[in-house]
Amino acid sequence: MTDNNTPTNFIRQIIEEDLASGKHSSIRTRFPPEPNGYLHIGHAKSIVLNFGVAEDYKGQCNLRFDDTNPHKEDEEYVEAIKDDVRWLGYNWAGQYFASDYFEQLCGFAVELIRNGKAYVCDLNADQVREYRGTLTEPGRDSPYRERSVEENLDLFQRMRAGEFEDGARTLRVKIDMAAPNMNLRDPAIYRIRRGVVHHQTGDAWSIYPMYDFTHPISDALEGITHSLCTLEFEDHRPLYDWILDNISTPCHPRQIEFARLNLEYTIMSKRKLTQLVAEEHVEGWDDPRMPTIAGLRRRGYTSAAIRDFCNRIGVTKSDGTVEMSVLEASIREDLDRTAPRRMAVLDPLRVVITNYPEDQEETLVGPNHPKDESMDSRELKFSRELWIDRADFREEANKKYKRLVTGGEVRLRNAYTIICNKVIKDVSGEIKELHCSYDPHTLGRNPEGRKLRGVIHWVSALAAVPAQVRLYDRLFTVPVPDGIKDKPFQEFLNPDSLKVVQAMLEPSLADARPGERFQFEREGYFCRDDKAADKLVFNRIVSLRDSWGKG
RNA sequence: UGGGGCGUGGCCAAGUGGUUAAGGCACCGGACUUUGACUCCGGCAUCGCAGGUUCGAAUCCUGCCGCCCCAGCCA
Repeated sequence: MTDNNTPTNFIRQIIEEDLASGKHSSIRTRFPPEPNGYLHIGHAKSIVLNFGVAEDYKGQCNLRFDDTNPHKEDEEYVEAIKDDVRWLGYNWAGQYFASDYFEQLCGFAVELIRNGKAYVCDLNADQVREYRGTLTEPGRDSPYRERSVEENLDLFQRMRAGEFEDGARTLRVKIDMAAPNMNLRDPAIYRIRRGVVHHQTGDAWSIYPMYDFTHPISDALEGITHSLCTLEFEDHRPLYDWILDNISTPCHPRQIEFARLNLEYTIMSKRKLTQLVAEEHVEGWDDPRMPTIAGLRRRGYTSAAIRDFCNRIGVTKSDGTVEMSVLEASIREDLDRTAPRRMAVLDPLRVVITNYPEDQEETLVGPNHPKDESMDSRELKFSRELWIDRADFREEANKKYKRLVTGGEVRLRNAYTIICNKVIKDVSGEIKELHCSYDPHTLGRNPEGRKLRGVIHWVSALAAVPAQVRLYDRLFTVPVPDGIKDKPFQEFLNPDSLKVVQAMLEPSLADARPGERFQFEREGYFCRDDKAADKLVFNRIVSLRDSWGKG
C-alpha cells in the first residue's frame, strides 16, 4: 500500500553522505532483539528502519539475537520473533546469535587483558556500586585494578572454567573511574553465570559477556556499517567506540541513536507487557488488545498498514508520544481499499415487513466494494423478517438522526426502502420488534416525492448466520499509563477494552477464512479470528471514522 | 549541584541563513454519497523564552527555561 514516498530522516541523510563520500560502497544494518519477549509496534519501527534503509540503499540487513543473558531468554521467543519479522514482510540477509560469537568474544577479552586494558575484579556487586561513585562524585579504582597480566589471564581462564561462584568476580575494562560518563567507570564485560542453561549454547559456558562488550564486536564481525539503536544508548556510544578502538576488529561501525516509539493509551515496555500476560489482564502475547506484532496481527492489522504507520511517524531524536489515530488511519486507508463490504448486525432488533409475502425470499446483489467493480459482488437474501441494529431505530428523533424512526422512511442498504409503522414492546417497555412496510419499487432507485432519512444495514432473519463478535477498545484509560507518578500502570486498565456481542451476519460471511478481513458497513473493519477457527468469531480491527455528532 | 540528549500548530514531522514555515494524523467548515464511510474543496503555526550577529535567522552565537536518559555482574 502506501509504502510509497520514501521517508527522509537524519539517519538516511547520514547514509546518503557516507555513500556519496565513498566511506561505504554499500551499507549493512541489523535488527538485534533480545529473545526475552515478543516484538511490539516499537520494534516494528526499528525493523522498518533497519530493513527499509537496507532495501532502499541496496544493502543488507541481518537479524541478530542479542542473547547474552541466558536468565531471561528463551527459544520460544526466537521463533516468535522470526515469525513476526517475516510477517512484517522482511527477509534478513543473515541470521545470527550473539552467542555464535562467544568464542571470539572471549578471544577479544584476552586481547584486552594482554594489553593491560582489562582486569579481573573480585569486588562483589555492592562493592562495585560503592566504588563507582555517583553522578556527581568520581569513583575510586578497584583494589584489583593493577593485577598483572598473568594473574588476570589465569583468573579469567578459571572464571571460564567454572571455578568461581556467580558474582564472585567480573572481568572489567580499564578506562576511567572518574569519567563523568558512568558507562566509562571500568564497566564489567564478563560475569559468571554457572549452571544456567542457555537456549543456544546449553551449559557450555559459565561466563557470559555483557551487552556493551558484545554489541560493538558483533556489529564489527558482521560488517555492519550503521548500527541503529534507541536513545538510551547514547551514553554507551563512547564505550562502544572504546571497545572497537582497543581490539583488532576488521571495521568500526557507526552507532546512531533514534527515539523509541511511544503510543498513546498503551505501553511499550517489554517488562510491563510481560506482566500483563503473566497477571492475565490479557489472554496472551497475541491478545488483540496488545501492542505486540502478534496481537496486532490477530486483531487483523495488515503488515502493510504497520509499515505505513512506521513511515508516517518518522525517525528523529526527540521523544514524543504518537496518537492512536495515526495507527488507525494507516489501517483504515489500507482496508478501505482492500476489504470486501458485508452487512452484519451487531445488536439485532427484529423487523417484520408486513406487506412482504410470508413464504417469499428473494436474492439481491451487493457490490463487494462501492468503488472497485473488479472486486465483484455477492448475493444477499431478502425476506419478510429482518434484523437491523437497535441503534438504528428511535421512536422519535430530530432530523439530524439519519436512521429509522416511527413513520419515517429509510433505505435498507442494497435493498428496498421501508417505513416503520408500528413498534411492538414487551411488558417492560422494551422494544421487541418493528412492523414496517416496504416499497417494492425502490430497488435500485429512489421513491419520487418522498425524502429518505438515511441508509441502514440489515440481515435477513431467515438466512442470517449468528456469530460472536469481539469489540476492542483501548487497553488503558489514560494516554500514558506508565507515566503517572506513584501509580502502577495496571490501575489504568480499561475495564471495557473487550466487549463480546452475539451478532447476526449476512450468510456469505459463514465462509470467511480465518484471518480474512471485511468491512461491516457502517460499523468498521473486522477480521475472522484464526485462533477460534472452529467457531465463527470476528474481531473488530478498527471502527469506521465517525463524524456524527462532532460538528 | 556531573555527563549525554531533546524542544517547529492538539499529535507526529520536513526545514541544514534568503519565496506566503512541506506533509501526515486530528480538528473545523462545505460538496458528493444507497456506508453519518470513502472521495473532493477550503480553513487551521512565525518555529521553548530572552538577548545578540546579519541587509536577512526556525536555521549562527550567548544566557535562561522545560523535558528525557545514565549510578545492573539487564539489554
